[in-house]
Amino acid sequence: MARVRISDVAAAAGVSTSTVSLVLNDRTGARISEETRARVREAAAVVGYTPNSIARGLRTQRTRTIGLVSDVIATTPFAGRMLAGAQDAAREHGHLLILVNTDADPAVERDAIRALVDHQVDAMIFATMWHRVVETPEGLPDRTVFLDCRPADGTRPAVVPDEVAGGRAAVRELLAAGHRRIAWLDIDEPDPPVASGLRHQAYREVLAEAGITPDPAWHVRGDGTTAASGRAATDRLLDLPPHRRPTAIFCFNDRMAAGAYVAARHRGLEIPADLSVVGYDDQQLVAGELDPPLTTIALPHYEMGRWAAEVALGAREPPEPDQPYLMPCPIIRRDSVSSPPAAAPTPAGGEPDTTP
Amino acid sequence: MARVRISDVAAAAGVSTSTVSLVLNDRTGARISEETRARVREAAAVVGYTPNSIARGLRTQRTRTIGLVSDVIATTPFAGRMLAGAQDAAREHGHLLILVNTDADPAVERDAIRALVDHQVDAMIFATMWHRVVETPEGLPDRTVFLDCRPADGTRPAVVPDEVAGGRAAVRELLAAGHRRIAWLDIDEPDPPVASGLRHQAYREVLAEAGITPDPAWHVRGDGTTAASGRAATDRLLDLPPHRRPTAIFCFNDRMAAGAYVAARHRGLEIPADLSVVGYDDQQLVAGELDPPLTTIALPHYEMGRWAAEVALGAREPPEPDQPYLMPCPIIRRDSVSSPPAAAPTPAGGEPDTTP
DNA sequence: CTGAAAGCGCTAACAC
DNA sequence: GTGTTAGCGCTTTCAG
Repeated sequence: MARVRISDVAAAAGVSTSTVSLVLNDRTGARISEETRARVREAAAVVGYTPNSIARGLRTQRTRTIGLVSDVIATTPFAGRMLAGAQDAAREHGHLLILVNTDADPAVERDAIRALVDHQVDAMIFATMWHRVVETPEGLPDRTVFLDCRPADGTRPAVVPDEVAGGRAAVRELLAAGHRRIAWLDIDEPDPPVASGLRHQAYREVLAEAGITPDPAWHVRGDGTTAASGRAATDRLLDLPPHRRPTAIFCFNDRMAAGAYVAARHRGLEIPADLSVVGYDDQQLVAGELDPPLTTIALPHYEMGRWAAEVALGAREPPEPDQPYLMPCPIIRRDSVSSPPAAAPTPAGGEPDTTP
Repeated sequence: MARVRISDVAAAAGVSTSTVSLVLNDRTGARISEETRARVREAAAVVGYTPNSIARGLRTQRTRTIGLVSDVIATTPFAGRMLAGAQDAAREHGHLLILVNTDADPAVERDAIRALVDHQVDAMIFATMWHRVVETPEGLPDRTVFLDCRPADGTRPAVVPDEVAGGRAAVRELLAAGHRRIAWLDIDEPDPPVASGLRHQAYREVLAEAGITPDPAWHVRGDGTTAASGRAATDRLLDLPPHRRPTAIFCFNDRMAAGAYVAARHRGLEIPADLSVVGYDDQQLVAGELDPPLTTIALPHYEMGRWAAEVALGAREPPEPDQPYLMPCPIIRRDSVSSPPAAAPTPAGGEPDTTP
């Protein structure tokens, strides 16, 4: 059974193909009698006609597709949520999403961009798995938006998580619970992700606003990919003499927070009674399954994916052309934060102190 | 800067567009002199010509795209790996992957299939997130392959995990370590996934081959989505009187295995010394992070995605047309299996017993 | 109010 | 060996 073409509909309705096209595309301007309109629609339904997008695309120069090239689409659930957001928005606007993941191979990336351009995608999204600054690749069409990364030359719309606001919310949560000695369990990489610097900045700012000068020993690091590294770093924190030992830890990610749990448990410390912990990422499998469930900051991947697709399709204006849009990272309150233990009382009174 | 067309190359090389087409598509048959070939290629490179895929698609009726419709692409890392496999295979064959996820909404699914057909995809992959049997949706092209699901009317190629072989490997691992009292921590759902029945079958068969009749009390269930449910089910197992209490558990998934760890720990039981555990799924965040790391059976999502794309593109023959291809589930050996505790010795001798 | 005709950019018969 | 021509299926002036 061959595909049914517009000429089949025309024949069935006893009109020309142009009339069919006009009717089916609801072109006002061309006044077609209500009667023929009905006849055409009926005929189209009867023969089961749907337009060939390729032919239409060739004619109109719009394909109703949007290309998404990303470095690593697999492995992490985050990627999936960005995709889902972009894909949902695309669908709502009658567009299809063409996906390429490049494994960060520049040759593959170049080919992918070219293939997508050759396929006449109406817009493009350039995504990375981790928030970072990228060189703008060659050949990207004007209608490109950057997702979870920022082009070094800020010429195109971009959306990234608002790491600073997220970090502030995390530290404030701890402060509000009464903690004064708050550690920052950072990620340790030769080329630290931009999230690290931004969250650290948030940490320092919020503590400063509370009149706290953090003890340098409170800044520890783990490799970020294993809970074990978080455990080791936490051990270093808990080895501090009592008056310097933190009562709360803000962790770069949930996996290292899981390690903090292990370290605490091995010393007979209860979370949150003896040690409060806040993570980052809201990785369901980790944060939700920890005992007690982890309070953490969520990365807004779905929302960012949506935003990118909507901007790419012109359905939403990027607020500031040169600045990346900062998507809020909501705090997810669970059960890993409480007031500090009585054994390590906070200084009396509501006034900030300046103890290092 | 407008796109460069084939006529631009033709003009630059001083030949006709057909010659350019012939050369660039390496059409043998038409004998073009080596000299003009070189001139054409040179001209194409100079003006930076790449063919417009839409125009070519209209003419050739092949778009070099493959459509992938799936119920839930997001949330789980598994989905990502299927996608990655399909996408890698597509790319290797010069094809682009067009992705739609339907959230299992039949209306969306119908629209998606139609949109993909209208876009003239060369082939289609119909994927589900969990191994299941599906009604064949309307409108799927002949070149469709089912991924991680089996059409009720087995008319098209399909690939699913070899759950039975995976289950057998899991139980054999435990048997080989010397266990005789092996529990099956099943998933409890109104409409149990096909994996449940298949793995249970494997469990019974392997035990039967070893001459073991499982105690009905060894078959427990949890909701499958939380570690807590695994913990509760394991508690029921550990509450059994010593001579009936299992020394090993085969868990439907890694998350419930994590719950088994919790249950054991709360009774002061060491894993694997006091209780051996094998999971299923090889969910990195869970299996790899548990203490000790969990021995489990991996779901071959990447490989299945690859297989589906290769079959869809005709690059690989589906072995049996009416049977789904069973993709092996490799066992991932980590540290959660050892011989049973001396306190609960296995019956002496190598002979199987038949104690219920 | 509707139909005829042109053309999107390419490939593939068929001439020359 | 290479150029001419005719569409692929659709939309869109422009006539009538």
